[in-house]
Amino acid sequence: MDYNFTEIEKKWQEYWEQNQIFEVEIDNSRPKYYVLDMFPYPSGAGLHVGHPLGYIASDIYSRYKRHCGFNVLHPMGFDAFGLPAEQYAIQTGQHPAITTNNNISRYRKQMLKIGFSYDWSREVKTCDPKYYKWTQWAFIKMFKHWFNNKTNKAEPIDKLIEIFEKEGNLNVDAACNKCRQFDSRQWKTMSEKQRQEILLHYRLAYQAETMVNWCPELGTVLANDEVKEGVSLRGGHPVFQKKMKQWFLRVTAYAERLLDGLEELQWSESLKEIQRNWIGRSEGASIWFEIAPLESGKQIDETIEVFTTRPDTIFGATYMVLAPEHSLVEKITAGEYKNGVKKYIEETNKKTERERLEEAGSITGQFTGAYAKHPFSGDLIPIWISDYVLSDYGTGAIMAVPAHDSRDYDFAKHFSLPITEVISGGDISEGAYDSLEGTLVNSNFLNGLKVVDAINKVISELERQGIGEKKINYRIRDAIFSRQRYWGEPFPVYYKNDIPYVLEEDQLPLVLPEVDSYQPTEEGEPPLARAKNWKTKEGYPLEVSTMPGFAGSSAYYIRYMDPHNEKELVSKEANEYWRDVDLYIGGTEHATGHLIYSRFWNKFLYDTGMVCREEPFKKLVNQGMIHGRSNFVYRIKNTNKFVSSNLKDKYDVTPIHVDINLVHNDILDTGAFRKWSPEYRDAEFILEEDGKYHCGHAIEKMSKSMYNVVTPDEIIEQYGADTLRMYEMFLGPIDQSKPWDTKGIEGVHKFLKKTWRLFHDKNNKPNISEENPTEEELKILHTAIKKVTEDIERFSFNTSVSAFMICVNHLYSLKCNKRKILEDLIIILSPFAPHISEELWRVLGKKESIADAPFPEYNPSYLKEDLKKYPITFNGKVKLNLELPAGLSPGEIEEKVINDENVKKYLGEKKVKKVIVVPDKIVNIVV
RNA sequence: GCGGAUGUGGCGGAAUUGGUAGACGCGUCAGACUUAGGAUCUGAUGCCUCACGGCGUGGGGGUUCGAGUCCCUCCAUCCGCACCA
Repeated sequence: MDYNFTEIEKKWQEYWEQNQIFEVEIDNSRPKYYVLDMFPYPSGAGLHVGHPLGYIASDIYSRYKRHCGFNVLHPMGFDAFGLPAEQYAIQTGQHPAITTNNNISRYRKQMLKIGFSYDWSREVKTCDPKYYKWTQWAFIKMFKHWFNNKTNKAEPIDKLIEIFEKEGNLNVDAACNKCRQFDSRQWKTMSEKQRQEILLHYRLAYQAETMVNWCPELGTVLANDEVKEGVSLRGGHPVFQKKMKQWFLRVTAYAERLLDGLEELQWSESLKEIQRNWIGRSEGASIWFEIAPLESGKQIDETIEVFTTRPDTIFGATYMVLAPEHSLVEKITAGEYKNGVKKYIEETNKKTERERLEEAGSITGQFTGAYAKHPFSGDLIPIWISDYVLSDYGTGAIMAVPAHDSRDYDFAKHFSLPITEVISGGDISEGAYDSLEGTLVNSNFLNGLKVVDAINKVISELERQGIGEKKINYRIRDAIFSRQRYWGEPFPVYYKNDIPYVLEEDQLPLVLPEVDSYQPTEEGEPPLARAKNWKTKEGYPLEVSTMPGFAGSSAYYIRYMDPHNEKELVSKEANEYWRDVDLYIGGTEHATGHLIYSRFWNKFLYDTGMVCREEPFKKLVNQGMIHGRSNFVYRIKNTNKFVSSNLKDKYDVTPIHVDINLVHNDILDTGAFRKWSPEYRDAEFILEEDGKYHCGHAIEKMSKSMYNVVTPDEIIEQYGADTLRMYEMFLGPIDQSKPWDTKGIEGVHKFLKKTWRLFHDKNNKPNISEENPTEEELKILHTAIKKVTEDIERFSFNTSVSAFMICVNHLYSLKCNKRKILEDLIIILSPFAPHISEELWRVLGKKESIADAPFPEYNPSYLKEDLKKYPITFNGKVKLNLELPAGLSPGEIEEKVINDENVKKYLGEKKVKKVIVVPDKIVNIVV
């Protein structure tokens, strides 16, 4: 074999490692560039060919930036805590650390073989106590901070205590849980426990009892982004709403900043849109409804707060609805309705999230027997409960305006509640009219106003009377931060008097203890409750929940800057040098989870002065998925006969996935198929005219069960890592999903072989000419330099691969082996195919790694042409081509074209109406 | 329902700003060299048509000398959100 990729790749991978070529240090003489991959969760199945797509792209970009003189930080690590390893531990009893470490070493081995330019000395593992020390540390910091809405940032809780001591919380505007008001005198008379309870309402990491997503199957609560369509993202288990005490991160405090911060980021519009949706900002008003004296005559002095985006329709509010979980429900329910309400709440609680979603649209509800007072008219409006009002959006209560909201309309029709039109323009006998077009009617002081004006007027009136205010509401919820699981970071929290306190920083890391089983205890406590001596030195019990998966991944990009620092998360020096991630590559699946949490986490660290950039990821590229290409055989039902794809319609068949390794170009190796599984040993085949069995195919997810998994390892063995890298890029645009089809790989492999042959003679001996290149050769080279440079800059790696092919094909046909051409060629190729480039670099006699060779700049003067080929079109249709000298004026071109013999021939009798000349491009003759 | 993306040969895709649609590669066909080919090399290859020529970028309409690219409209697929008040 001429091009012995196996030997070459091994050689240079060892060279890079031994010479620490890709280990980087702070170097103030060079500009930094930080390229980051979303670090993987190492699953048991290993990497398939789809996983490294983004890593290859980022590696190309990293190597390119390095050629351009940047000091490139390009690290890799592992998101190592998580459910799969723990589920496996529950099944087998094997400690999840063992599974995880095995998987990590397999992943690392697979990645090393692809030849990435990672600085492995900076590798982090989230399950390593040296690493999670800083996750726990950040939690403590959040616990010790609150969010001041006035300054719009996090501030130390000590400052808040000072304020409380001086003036209570009367003037404090904080992002906090509902909290009663108190003055300094009251604060001073409070017990330690009472004070701590109040402070918990303000902390950025806080504990609270609210409705959470409870997944019994996994035995844990889940964050909103871990639940999709009412089932857990991992495993697809049903999820219930349950009231529980849990840890939260006050992400909502940063809602506005998370939204505003998106503007400046170079992320795809769709990703930003997903985040905007998730944050879900809506403008409207808060309105406080008084509760009318109950039937019993009892007066409840609490008000029902509702949020509405349409305060203009307030005179159309004919009833109110509370979420069944609303805290006032019990208090206001009148005696005769108590049973009905109780029953309704029980039924709601029984439903899983999924059932609730599925039943959306079916109308259920229950009257409480209580009435609220309309804030302007004073009319009594009945208060209902219904699960169409969600407890965790807005205030969990609405004013229902059936005439102008379709859900309220349906509800009102169903329960025969009054419908009052307040915006003209619709027909409320037909349905709700929710348009913003129209004029206010039946609305007292709003009559005659347009909707927008009415909104403004009613808000100022609400504020004037002190019964409501302008309000911006967010859909985003605080992140549930505790999991009733074993394999995660322990909370640095202990309990005294049932009040949580955090450990001192010098007691970190709080190491995950050993347990005898990974199951919950018999009392339903999390696995950590099994740990012996799980308490502080003083004997206080430690928290038994652990942190969720996103905890460890929220600041890992910061840790890479200074991964071995035992004193700080990151030194000031390292942080100020590396600053932020310039390029972040990963999948869209993290759009609402990781990418929101890390932005939140980073903003918090920014507020406290611990990092210097407010947004962590300047530019983000989402790589598309690579799907598998499956093959099918068609078994005739109830037989062991298999019919070829094109004949299958004549029979009643069952398609069966067949291992793609038994199939070449969709032709089944029938012998191998018989050996594949005993049940097919006696299989018979109905072949096509060509005597072959043709398989069907489909593009599907790559998965073991579909027998369509292709691993990087098998590709590397057969073609080498450089071929794998180039082929992955060649498949198509990085951000699009595309199918993997191994058979196409020959093209890029041939290209690399051809490149090799440019440098070698027939006997595979290096053969480089010192002659000066011709103009033609320079033009070929510089066309490629220009194209590849531009393509890399805009992440169009597929087109740069074809540029290389064109260039090498050209040079090959000219038998060009001139040093002055090949040197530059091999540098621009090296980010894509680093091993062969490093090898051919030595063939050119170089002693140092190609990784530091300066990237060649293209010289426009080599691209100039003396003759330009002009397509001549008639009414826009190309009829012929003319070669004209470059640099002619449009007038001269027109003259030459009109007088050209061939053009005249085409014209014949037709008259020329107009000639359009686009210099260097085209000539259009209008006839 | 709302929001976003995508739609180009048999296949993956190219055409960066309105200027020769189908680059590059796979596959297919033909040929060369071969004992052989799932090796290598050369050539052809959008569709219809014997040809002249015509038709072609999801469908329909428009702007323009000229549209894959811009505008309107419809359709399909994928993704995100969804009883969000």
